[in-house]
Amino acid sequence: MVEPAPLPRPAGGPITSQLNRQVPDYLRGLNPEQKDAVMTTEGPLLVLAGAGTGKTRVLTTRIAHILNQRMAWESQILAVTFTNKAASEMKKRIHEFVPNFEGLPWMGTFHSVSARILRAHAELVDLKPQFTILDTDDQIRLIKQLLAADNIDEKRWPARQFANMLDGWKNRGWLPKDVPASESGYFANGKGGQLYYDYQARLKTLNATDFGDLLLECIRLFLENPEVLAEYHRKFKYMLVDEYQDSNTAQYLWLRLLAQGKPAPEANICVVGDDDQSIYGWRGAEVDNILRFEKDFPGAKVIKLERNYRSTANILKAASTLIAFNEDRLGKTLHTDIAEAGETISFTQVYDSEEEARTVGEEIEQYQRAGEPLNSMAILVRASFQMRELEERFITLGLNYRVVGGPRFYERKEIRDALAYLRLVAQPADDLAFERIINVPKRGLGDTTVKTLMETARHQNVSLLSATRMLTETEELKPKQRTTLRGLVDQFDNWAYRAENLAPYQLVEQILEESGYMDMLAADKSAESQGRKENLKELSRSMEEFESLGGFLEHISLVMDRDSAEASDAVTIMTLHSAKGLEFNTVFLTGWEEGTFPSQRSMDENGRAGLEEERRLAYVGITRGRKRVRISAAQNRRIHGLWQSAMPSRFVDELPPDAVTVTDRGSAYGGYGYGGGATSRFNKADPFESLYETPGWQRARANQANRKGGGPMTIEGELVARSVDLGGQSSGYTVGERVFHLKFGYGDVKSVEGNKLTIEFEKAGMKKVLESFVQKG
DNA sequence: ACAGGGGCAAGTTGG
DNA sequence: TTGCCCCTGT
Repeated sequence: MVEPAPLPRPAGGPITSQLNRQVPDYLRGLNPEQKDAVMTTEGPLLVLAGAGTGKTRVLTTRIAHILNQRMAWESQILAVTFTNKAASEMKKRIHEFVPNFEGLPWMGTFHSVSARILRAHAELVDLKPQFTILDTDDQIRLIKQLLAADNIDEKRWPARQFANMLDGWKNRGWLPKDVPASESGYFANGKGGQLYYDYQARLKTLNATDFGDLLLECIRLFLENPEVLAEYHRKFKYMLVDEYQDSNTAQYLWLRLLAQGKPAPEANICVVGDDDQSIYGWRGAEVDNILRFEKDFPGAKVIKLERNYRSTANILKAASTLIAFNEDRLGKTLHTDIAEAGETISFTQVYDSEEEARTVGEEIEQYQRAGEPLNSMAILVRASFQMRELEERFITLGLNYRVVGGPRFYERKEIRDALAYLRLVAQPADDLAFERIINVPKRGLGDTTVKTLMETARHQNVSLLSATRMLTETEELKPKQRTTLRGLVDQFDNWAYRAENLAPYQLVEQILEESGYMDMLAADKSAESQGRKENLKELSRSMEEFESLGGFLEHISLVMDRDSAEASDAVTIMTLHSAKGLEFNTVFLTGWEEGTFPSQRSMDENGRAGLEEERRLAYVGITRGRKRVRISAAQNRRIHGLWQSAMPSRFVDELPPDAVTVTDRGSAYGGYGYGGGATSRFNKADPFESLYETPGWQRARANQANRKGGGPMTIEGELVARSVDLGGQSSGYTVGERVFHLKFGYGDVKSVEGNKLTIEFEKAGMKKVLESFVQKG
């Protein structure tokens, strides 16, 4: 991973010695716009910072400046980010300016700051201060219970779907009463709205919130208790927000409430963002928030950072030309002071995704031989299913790689199990944790037993653990189960007792041992069990710095990320989304095919807005590269196990021809070259009306008309070879159907044998082809 | 109570 | 293709 240039340390040592200097050291090396953004501390400020323009540096310097000039105490600054990673990066970099800096108490994610505020005033929103924060997994299990209780068919109305809807509502700042029937009515034939009420009621019973509630309940707290809000108005003198383009409506409301302590022209709020890098619309982010900042805060100053310190002129030109195809943007143009244009961007079309993986692998090795570290190279894909082929190829090559964004540490089963034990010790009312571990490891307590426990809990209106305690005193359960439960309850009492004096990391080790969890892993012969044991050790190690169990659980529910700064030299494979904010010398952008990127689904669901978000994703991808960007498209790709062909992405056509070099490896197989040029720009008035109207398809048609017979005979061999792994697939085509083939053009199906079709093509004559190579005509 | 097989769907991700 | 969920058989 490439570290940004280190910030200059203040030469004068402690802050006091720097007071009253005219130009503090930390301002040196900033360009005029950056300096302006740092020094404009009073009033609302919008910093539009393009990719690679030193956004983080401006934010951190600004905070350092405020502290240095003693404009505010640390506790009077509120700095919010979206990710823990961004927050810790900011803390680290401020520390470089201010050696005796002890950490800003109010610097963190929206969610962690909200949680902190909520714990201080929990009783005002019907919670107890030690409330649990549920993650997505808990949330879904809770919803499943509600669906079951309401006799809603979970197949027809999946819990996950409701969770997504719920998330969307909460992102928009809607409490149960605010959800319009037109939104909620759809789910489970009109029961959606009521489910939201029931869900919230369950959360209160569990003394829990989900992530969305951290913000929503905070907003409710402020609205219903003006004196509490006023307290924070007095408290925060300066507010800063990073990645403002990613904010959703709830976050927006939260911010406005906090920022409006003073009349708008005096609110010291600084938001930093880039509308061109807004790629989380599907998650509820509203680009509109950044677009209307000047209206929200009349008199706001706007500073654009357009000087890019990262990429070559060719890369910037490509990115700028591409993003200019978007209509919804504030409009910035990146430029650089570097005179050299650098390498041109390369675009390569290959036969299929396997060849793409092969080519990328070869090129990486080539650069590696030329002395480039693997750490400086990355492959960015649109969707994670594209990673597998790359990984397989790299394993074959023995090429060291690392995948970013796989299942995260805390999402692993064994970690979640261990956490469930700890949660139950800390909060005996945590029924979700109880359900998770009651029979893990296996104790012979099955559905029947759990059902009895749940019934008792509901009737007596107590937690599952209390219900268990009660049932060990009665004859309701079979003796075997009763004994087991008695033992379990005793264990939990014991652990809770020990939790008072024992360090959390010791407690977790003892729990895992005494519960039989370690024995279970030891007995497990599968390849994974060793890794699970190591993960649990890692968990215990990460707990060493925590003195109380409560403190650790708070941390884990909000952070739950393992920052694994792996030291070894490896190529990074990750999605475009997770690459935002990073940079690499060499970037490979694979899978630039219509349907894959831009994603068909995105366009179908969100039309032009969807397409524009995809384009911003392309922009993010290109601007990750410092020296070299290599784009590729495969003519054929296996999607969900079926081979499908596709045209190169329309985004390829939107790159400036003079900054791009085209290498067409696909041509040997009858592919077509890169059309390029202004003539093949796609029709902006109607960009997603039909896939077949895109320039790629137009070119393909023109090409197949010129080419007639298609490629050399090797294709046939290739096709036959492929039919092996497709054998037995039943055909989706019928005799007489009209189809379109990438190389042979239009034709009619003459016969069908499994997945092989005999087609009479208009231009190419009779051919046998696999159905996966044709499209319905 | 629990293991194994069949059916079905499949996106990007943060807290 | 894989992975998850449900159902069935022991």
